[in-house]
Amino acid sequence: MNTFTEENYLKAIYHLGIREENVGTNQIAAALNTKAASVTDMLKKLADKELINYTRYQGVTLTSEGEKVALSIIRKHRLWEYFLVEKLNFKWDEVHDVAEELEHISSQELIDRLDDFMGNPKYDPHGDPIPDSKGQIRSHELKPVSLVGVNRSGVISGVRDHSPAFLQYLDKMCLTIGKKIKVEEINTYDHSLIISVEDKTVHISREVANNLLIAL
Amino acid sequence: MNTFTEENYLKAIYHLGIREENVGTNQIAAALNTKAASVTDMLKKLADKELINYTRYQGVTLTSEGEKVALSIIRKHRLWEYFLVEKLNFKWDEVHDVAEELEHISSQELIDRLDDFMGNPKYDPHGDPIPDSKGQIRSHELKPVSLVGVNRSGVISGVRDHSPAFLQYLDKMCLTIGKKIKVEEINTYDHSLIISVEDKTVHISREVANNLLIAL
DNA sequence: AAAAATTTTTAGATTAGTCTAAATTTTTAA
DNA sequence: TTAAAAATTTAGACTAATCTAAAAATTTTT
Repeated sequence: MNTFTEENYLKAIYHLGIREENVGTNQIAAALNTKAASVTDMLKKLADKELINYTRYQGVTLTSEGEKVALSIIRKHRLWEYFLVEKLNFKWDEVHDVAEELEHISSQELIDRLDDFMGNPKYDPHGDPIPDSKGQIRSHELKPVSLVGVNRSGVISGVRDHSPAFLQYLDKMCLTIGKKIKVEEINTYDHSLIISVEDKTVHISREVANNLLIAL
Repeated sequence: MNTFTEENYLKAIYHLGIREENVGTNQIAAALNTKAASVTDMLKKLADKELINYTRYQGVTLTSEGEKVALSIIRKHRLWEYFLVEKLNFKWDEVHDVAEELEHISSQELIDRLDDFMGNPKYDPHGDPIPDSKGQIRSHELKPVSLVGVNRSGVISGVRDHSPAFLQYLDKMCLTIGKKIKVEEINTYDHSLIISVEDKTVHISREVANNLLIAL
């Protein structure tokens, strides 16, 4: 088994690796709130365990074993988030920190039974896909609202920023997962948008539109 | 907050402290599968934090703060065991190790919501009382079957041995929590007993009778 | 109450994860 | 294509928790 800390490194490398091939030491340090020197030490350890491919100064990628571990942590994180929201009535902006702890509970049996108990959900409360027990993960073809044109509509299906501040803002604007929206107007000066949700019309900044994902 | 390890020490001291006033270093070492020298180091740390009363060579007791922490761990352990059995259909002999991990999840909010979700159970699957959110714990007036006389009857309400082997044996004999039993006969040679459960009659050893607790 | 046995503590190492500061390598830019 | 900047690694140290072996205190036995 891997330690709590090793699991966090693998998860961070997985998330950073989605956007670019080789992940750098400083990026990992920033993601984990630690220092580059500490990251280097851990990368050596993970490379010894054959969980990552690492050559000095060149950044890292996960091996398939490393990816398997990362996906199992992500599966646990997202299933626990679903549990917290759907069964214990937490709000979507309150679950992240608790799930960060729960994701390290090791029992595979536990997580599979939890999955069944909840009816095998496919997406977590933020719209992120939940890997299945074999580590298969659906790829989500979502677009930021900022990139769809005027008069196009779609269903809110995910967020890029998971911070409580952003999620609370979305709640206040009624921009929650599952809502159908339509882009009514795009301001050419500051790229802010006017969109309609149900029968309301709301004004959102470019930054918000960048972090709000819809399925067309 | 306290570390995972500190919490385990406090819990062990609490459990050992039920039977005798001052708990010794070796007893703690045995309970935690560690060495006496390691225990001494930790006792100094816990004493510095004012979680235990400790004088060299004299053993320890919990301070009221230490007891509060221990009871909160025990509350979490027992609520998670209840969840695993009642919601996820684990058997009573399968839940201990998973609960040992879950009990260290720190969120108070989580555990209180879990408690409400399950309808505020009073006893865990082994019949042990669950402390409430203020740390109040019911004291259980139970007797081992070995100490009740012939022809007395009562309801199985707890166990002294929580090992999977013992619990599986009880399952096989239908001696589970809530069953009403009656002591029919006591063998004066080896102190084994014949007891009736529902409409069956079963023969149990003195050792089993010692570890099976009933409410009269 | 002294000797023997047991329990507990101290001393000194070890491992995992972290840090700062200095050195090295790679990348960028003049 | 060399100098400057940025990224990364190494060196050396620290903390938490553990260990073994030896020393000290306590308890038991005679």
